[in-house]
Amino acid sequence: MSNRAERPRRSLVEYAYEKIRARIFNGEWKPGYQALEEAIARDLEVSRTPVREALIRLEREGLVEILPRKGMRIIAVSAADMREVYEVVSVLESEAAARIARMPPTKEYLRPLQDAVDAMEAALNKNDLMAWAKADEAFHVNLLALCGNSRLAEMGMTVQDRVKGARLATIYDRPPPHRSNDDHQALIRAMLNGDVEAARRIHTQHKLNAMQLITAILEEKEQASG
Amino acid sequence: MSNRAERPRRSLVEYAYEKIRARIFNGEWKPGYQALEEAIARDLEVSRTPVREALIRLEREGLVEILPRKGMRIIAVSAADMREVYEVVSVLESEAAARIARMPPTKEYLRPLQDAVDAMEAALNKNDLMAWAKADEAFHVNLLALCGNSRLAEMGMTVQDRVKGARLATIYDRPPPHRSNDDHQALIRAMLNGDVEAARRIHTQHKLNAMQLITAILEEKEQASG
DNA sequence: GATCCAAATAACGTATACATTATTTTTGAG
DNA sequence: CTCAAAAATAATGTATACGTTATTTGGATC
Repeated sequence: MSNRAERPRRSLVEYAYEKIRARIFNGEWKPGYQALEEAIARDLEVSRTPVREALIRLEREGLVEILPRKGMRIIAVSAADMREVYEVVSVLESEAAARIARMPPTKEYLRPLQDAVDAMEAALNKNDLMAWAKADEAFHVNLLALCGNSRLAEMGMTVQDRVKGARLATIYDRPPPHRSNDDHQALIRAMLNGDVEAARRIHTQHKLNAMQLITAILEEKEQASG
Repeated sequence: MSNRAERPRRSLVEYAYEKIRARIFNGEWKPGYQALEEAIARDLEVSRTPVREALIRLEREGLVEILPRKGMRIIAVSAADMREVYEVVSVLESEAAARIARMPPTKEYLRPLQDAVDAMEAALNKNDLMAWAKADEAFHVNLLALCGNSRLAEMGMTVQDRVKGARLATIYDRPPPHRSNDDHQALIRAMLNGDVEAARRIHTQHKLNAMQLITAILEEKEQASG
């Protein structure tokens, strides 16, 4: 009756990888959480081998660090780290936005983005911040997915993951993101109009605003805790 | 008297990782080259374990692919791939250039870049294309290293590696890169002047030119061979 | 009670053994 | 001779065993 029985064909490495990843993103393993390879292996009911291989992948994605003899630790994102990572996300996504504007796309092509914006709007009206965060992530993931450059998209998503945890952790400390949704709508309009520079500018500024909000909160928390 | 004796403290994973990486970049293992885990392990005189762990890292860097039951294969970069990857390199490095211009830096701070440009100039005068390529790489690596954002730098370097092989492979088919050196010099000037937009523009255009030259050659070769 | 050294422990890094499964080869019927 | 099915093979994916080494513990000395 173990959970592992539910997994039919995937390799145990994939299983371990996804399981650990899920624990990080659902908050079960918070930044700073530390565990030994063997403990994780027991926990997931596999041997150390697939756990190690999964951890190597996660380490290269910047989600965990491997400490010799101390096990693995979930990476904590400081305010300073956040600034760095956000700049990378920003430059990659802004390029994606510019690429899309350059097509330029049809309304239908941008449907996933408009859907995400509508979902955000609805979530805001219901004061459901978790639903908003989910839709916001969908917007930015789709922006990358639609940009037409698969390497850019993949890299952008990997970097997004690095700040996902911190974004979720600060969501209730931020003011309701009404302004943010105006940005999204303006970005869609710029892309539809084929205005490459406006698309790039709007998105860059949008990310900059988000970054400043979040790093301010992180800095406050850093002050408070030590 | 095995080579492994020369390696004092590093782990065997690191050893395998660097050895495989070196084989890729020195051309010993060309794109398309395929080898079984066990063959590599025998070759490097280690067991399969460290080889597997090294291959996982290399796979995530986009240098090799792991084919179930077929072993590992060195990734071949098509002209289309090259366009995608170059766009990512370009956007990351252009941001680095913009960041540096924003400081703005002293002449001394940009010394490594000026040195690289001088080395390229000297190499061109001696018609030593390999020396030129080395100095060119040093220029772009240093541009990232000096930008002040370590995540941006690290990511940029990883992506550079993906096209390094193809750049080396086409070096003798390209016209002597005199124009390229003018670009480098102009970029340094723009950064010293704190002209953020000029720095970004010059570098983006520089990369675009390089990309077009190289993809044209790759396309020719693709036509010729299949 | 503090400090230093040695022994014990624990965790990892690596090697090896084993189970699983895709592929290839062989065999036999038609 | 061709084709299909079964057996053999080969390579991987995973588990386990083992040696090394950092860390911890315990004890003796000051």
